[in-house]
Amino acid sequence: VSTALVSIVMRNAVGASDQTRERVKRIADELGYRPDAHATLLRRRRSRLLGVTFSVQSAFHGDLLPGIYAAAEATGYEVSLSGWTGERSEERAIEALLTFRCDGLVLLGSEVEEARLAGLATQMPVVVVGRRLEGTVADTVHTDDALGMRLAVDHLVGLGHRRITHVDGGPNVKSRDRVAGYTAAMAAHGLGDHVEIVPGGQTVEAGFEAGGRLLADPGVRTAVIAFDDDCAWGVMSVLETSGVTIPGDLSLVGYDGSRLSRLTPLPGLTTVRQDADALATLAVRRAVAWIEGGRLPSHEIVLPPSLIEGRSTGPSQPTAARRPAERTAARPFAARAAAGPSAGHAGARQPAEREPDPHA
Amino acid sequence: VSTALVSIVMRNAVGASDQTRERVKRIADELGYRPDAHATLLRRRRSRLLGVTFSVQSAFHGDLLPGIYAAAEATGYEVSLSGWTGERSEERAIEALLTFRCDGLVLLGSEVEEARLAGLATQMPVVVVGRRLEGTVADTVHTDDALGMRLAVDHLVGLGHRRITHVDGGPNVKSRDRVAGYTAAMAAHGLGDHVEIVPGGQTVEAGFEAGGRLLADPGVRTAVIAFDDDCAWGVMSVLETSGVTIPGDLSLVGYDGSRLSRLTPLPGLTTVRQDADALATLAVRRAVAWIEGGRLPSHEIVLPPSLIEGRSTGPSQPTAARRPAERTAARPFAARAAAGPSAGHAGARQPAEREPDPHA
DNA sequence: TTGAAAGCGCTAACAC
DNA sequence: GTGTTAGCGCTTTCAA
Repeated sequence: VSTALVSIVMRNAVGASDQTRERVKRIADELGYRPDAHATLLRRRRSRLLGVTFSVQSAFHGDLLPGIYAAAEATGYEVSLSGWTGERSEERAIEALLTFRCDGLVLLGSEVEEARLAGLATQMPVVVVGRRLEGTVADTVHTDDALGMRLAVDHLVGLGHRRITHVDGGPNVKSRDRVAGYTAAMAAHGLGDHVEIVPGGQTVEAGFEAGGRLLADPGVRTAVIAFDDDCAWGVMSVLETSGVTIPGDLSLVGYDGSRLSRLTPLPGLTTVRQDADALATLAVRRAVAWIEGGRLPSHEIVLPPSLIEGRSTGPSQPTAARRPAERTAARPFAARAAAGPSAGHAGARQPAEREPDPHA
Repeated sequence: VSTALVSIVMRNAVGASDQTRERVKRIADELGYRPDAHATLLRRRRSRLLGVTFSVQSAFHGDLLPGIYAAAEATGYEVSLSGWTGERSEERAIEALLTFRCDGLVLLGSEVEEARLAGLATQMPVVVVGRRLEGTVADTVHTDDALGMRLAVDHLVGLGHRRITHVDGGPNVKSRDRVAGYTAAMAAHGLGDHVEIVPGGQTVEAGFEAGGRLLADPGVRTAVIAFDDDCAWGVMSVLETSGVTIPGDLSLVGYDGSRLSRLTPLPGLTTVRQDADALATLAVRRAVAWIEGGRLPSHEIVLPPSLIEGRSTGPSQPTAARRPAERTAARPFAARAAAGPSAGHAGARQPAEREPDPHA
């Protein structure tokens, strides 16, 4: 029995009788034989390998990966994961993938410069997830951040808020987009004069610092929209620790709708949700289509976000907040939520998704 | 200039003059040449590749990965990541790694049977992280769960609690160990009669269900130790949503001390912390040592956990809890914490780590 | 210090 | 339906 025949059998390719097929498989099993992926990948023209970079700390990327794996399997591709951390840069994660001769790259939440993306895209298909690109150097699948911020602002305005501050995500494209969306949405409500942007970031730690800035200049704001859920958590924790109650004294909105924020009623953050499964699936399909049939004419897929109402936002009621005995905030965090939506909860709200009943 | 010489230069091996070394590197850069990892790995006897499996959804695994990458780099190994999800089984993640001819395997939070581990270990070094093994089929690096549960029980007993319930982690070794640790710690305090174990799990969803069970039979318990942080969050959310205040009506302790629970004062979960960096570093060092010098005589490394006091635990005061006007729980979740430790906070507590001051 | 040549385990083209 | 052969891009002797 020749190696070529074994190869045919192991790949389930045509050209072997059912009889030998069975025999080869049986013997391979006995011997614990397993094809060497490196040899296979070295020999094959196409590696059928999809390189995927992600941030190991990001809850949202954790939400994306199941969809990535599922979509890759559905299209017959293997996934080669490369994570970036505080110490291991995204560039390093990408380099590692390049040496593995992936057929294409899917970069989750990439912060790499477009010039670099352009360079990569000359070598192989590149799809960025969760970020808009200025040019068309690579494909991108992301959420409509202008709409997302619009949903957040609409929600707050519907609750009676006018002094709405935005804690941004630092100096990068994604943050700039959300800042622009926030500014536009404020202007649309005639609140252009109340626009206030406080430097933030994309981590809980950055949220801590931003919370400190908010405390240092309390101002007249009644609501805050944070860059993302992590940042919102940091802000929330600093404020509540300092006696500012949420949503009693201040309403707070996050962004991402990561699994944790969706599933955990306790933080119950009101957040702009991105559809992780859809983003992941579309990104993989895009990459595979580009690999197999060349690049498609459209280079951008934009998905609509949705607002998830949590318990971190409530009606703007500066007067009530002065009467400790009755103020909403005088009740425990979660108990407030159990009481259901308060009065004044009828603004320009979007149909929001509901958390599943844990007892259902 | 021959391929052999290029190989020498690219690997920084000895046997080339500084002059050609520089020249080759320059030209390689110009051409964008990059050695093919598959060809390299195919040819080399040792792949210097460490296969690592992890659960993409686990916050704790996200905490382990930076340490894995750092330790691998320090020892000159590449990391090949393979994630498991709800749809992609751990076995499948392992299979993928096997085809890549890794020199060794590091399995984070593995739930694979020991028989399977034994099979793997005959082929290559295998180190399991975060789980005790019955036998010595593979090496393991994990936290002392008996001590961890002991810390949790001691902490609660020190606060005056006696009716302490444990929500377990489902039918697996890790859960059984913690149940045993809990039972032993209770017995050590003469509270053997108050042992109560409620079925739980290792996800927020499982915590939801366990919370429902606790509500269905409120009993006389004043404290709960959950299997892990995720489970604790689920329990906490269901209870607080139903009007049970934490820690006013019930104290709650988690397990893992994942980054999120450490950094976010808001959930402020009291938890048994595992040292993620140490676990990761030791696991990689172990695997590398085994790969390069054969298996070491000791097969188990056990690290001590530490208790992190959050705001989900407080003194047992059933009387105070009946007076809504003054009860601790009548103040917002985080505001309680800002007031500092309450009276009665002087039990058999361990020296606990402190959260860093976000304003520092 | 450099080059020639063999071969890692596989796939693909071809001959039988 | 099966075996033979060449070669993927590299590392590794071994000679020059």
